[in-house]
Amino acid sequence: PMSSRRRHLGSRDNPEPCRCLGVFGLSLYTQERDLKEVFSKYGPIEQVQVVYDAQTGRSRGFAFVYFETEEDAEEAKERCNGLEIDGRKIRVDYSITKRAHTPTPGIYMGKPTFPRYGGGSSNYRGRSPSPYYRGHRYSRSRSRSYSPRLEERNKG
DNA sequence: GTTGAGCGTT
Repeated sequence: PMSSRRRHLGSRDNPEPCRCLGVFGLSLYTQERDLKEVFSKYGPIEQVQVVYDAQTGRSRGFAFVYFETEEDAEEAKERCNGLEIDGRKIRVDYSITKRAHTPTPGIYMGKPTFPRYGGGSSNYRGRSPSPYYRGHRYSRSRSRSYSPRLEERNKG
């Protein structure tokens, strides 16, 4: 007789409350520091982990935010869920996964979530798959997407 | 400066 409402949490439909939040639907240009500025408004954050693609080096469109307290994570989840960053509607929930998997040797065993260059397009044959592979200019200070001063720049 | 469903392997 199970009269309690205890659900077997663990699925992504019913994530159990934890200090780790999963942020999905991110823009490819939203970086950790952007998320930290947003989420840190609701509590101290341990770490922000944006998941990057091991092949292209770009963001996979989701990240994980570690709060120090579970209550802050809950508030941030409610607050930031549906928030728009870089023109993208983000979705925030408790992370169903704990952390990154074991640092297995070899290559990325996950599924590619983004079309790669040189796969079917003959236009990119011989070209670099990503700026990481060449000495392309890759500024770290590209965080000009989420900045309040941008809004002031647009107004005239 | 690419859509986009999506839970992570630095």
